[in-house]
Amino acid sequence: MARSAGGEAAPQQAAPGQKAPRKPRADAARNRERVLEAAKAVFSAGGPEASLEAVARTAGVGIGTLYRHFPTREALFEAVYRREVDQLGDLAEQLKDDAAPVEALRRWLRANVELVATKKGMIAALALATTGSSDLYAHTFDRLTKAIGLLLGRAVAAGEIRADVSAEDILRTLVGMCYLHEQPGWQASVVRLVDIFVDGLCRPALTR
Amino acid sequence: MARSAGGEAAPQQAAPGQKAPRKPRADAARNRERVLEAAKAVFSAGGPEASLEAVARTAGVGIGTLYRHFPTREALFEAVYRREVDQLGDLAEQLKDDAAPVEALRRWLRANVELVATKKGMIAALALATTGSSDLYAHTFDRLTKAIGLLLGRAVAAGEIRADVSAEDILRTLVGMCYLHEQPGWQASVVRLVDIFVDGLCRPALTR
DNA sequence: GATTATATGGAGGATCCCTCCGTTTTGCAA
DNA sequence: TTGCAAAACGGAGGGATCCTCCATATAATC
Repeated sequence: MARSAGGEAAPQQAAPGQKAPRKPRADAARNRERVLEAAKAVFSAGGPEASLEAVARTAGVGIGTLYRHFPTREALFEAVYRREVDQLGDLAEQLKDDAAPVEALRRWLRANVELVATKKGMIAALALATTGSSDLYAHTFDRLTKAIGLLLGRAVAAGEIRADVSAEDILRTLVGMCYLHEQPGWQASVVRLVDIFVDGLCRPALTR
Repeated sequence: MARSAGGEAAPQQAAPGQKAPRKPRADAARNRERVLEAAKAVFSAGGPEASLEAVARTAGVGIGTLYRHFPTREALFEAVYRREVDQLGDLAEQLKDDAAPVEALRRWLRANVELVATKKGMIAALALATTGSSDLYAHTFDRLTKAIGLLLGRAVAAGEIRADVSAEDILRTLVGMCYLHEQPGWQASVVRLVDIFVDGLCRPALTR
């Protein structure tokens, strides 16, 4: 399977027990990154059935290299998807410090909508990816829930948003809203819905 | 596999202006039906990437025949999907006369869950199909909404179900519930949710 | 039965999938 | 720096799939 070859600055763990593994090669990491970038572009444009050879070509890498890093098409999907999700997580981290609480949440939600919009072709691919691997699904759910929780908690703590909504509720709402991403004009509609939803969050719970 | 030959009685419209079009050939209709049946089976088992040549083989038909009836993979998906949706519509029609109002609705909803379960492989294919064609989506939404409306209206009229829920609400709920069809044990969970939901429908609206 | 529009099936060129292996690059030690 | 071996690279190639094209077969009509 796809070993997580440390893309980030290699932590350089010294395996205490046995052998000292050689430091991972630089070109390997570089090429892995290139393939991921190319895959994102190619799948976005051509949908999930796009040719893997086209991906390798775009990445400027031999087909063999692609297959060594990602033994199956699904593995490649999964890696691209994980990356995308992680970036959303990072964005939350960033917005937490940058913007006013409610505004931060609003922006993050909009970024999600945008992602669905730009990566039209990817979406179908992702559907396939999540169908295959359920810990990918778990990871996604976890990461996004935490991202929302981060922004939501801050806004609640600041008293700017009602307290009776969970991060899961918001995630589900978002996913549900985007589920209709086939019909024309959906994006404007969803952005509007998101805004309304955020506005609604700002009011205290109605009497019930 | 002896298919009952004449599906619908051919309407035989006489084009008034120009030429009298010849009656469509019987083998064409028969083969088309065979291919659809085979496609359902093959895609269910092998997912959306299954070989079209395998479909043709299963149908006992040449590959050329398959391509004439369905010029693209998507066209085939779409046809299979439409058929499935129409069958759900027909089921509603049937349940309307057969069972007690609430029970009829409950059964129809469960049939939906079952369809998602059995046709696991198909689901991904359908995601692709709906992504491609938006009038397919419209047709689906329309047909299913009407099916629910049929069963719902009867139950409401009989005073067995609260009146402040729309068919769209129910469809959305159902879709949302099935959206999680990746994790293990989802089906039991969704069936339970559906039952609870139907139970809930039977109570009058809570004070608000 | 003859005619003809229509449907059929499968050969075949192009493409894609994925494995295998000889060559090249990189990290490490001397 | 130089040398060496582990690790990564690239792409050839066998097999499978896609989809077109057309000679042949067949149903509908005369």
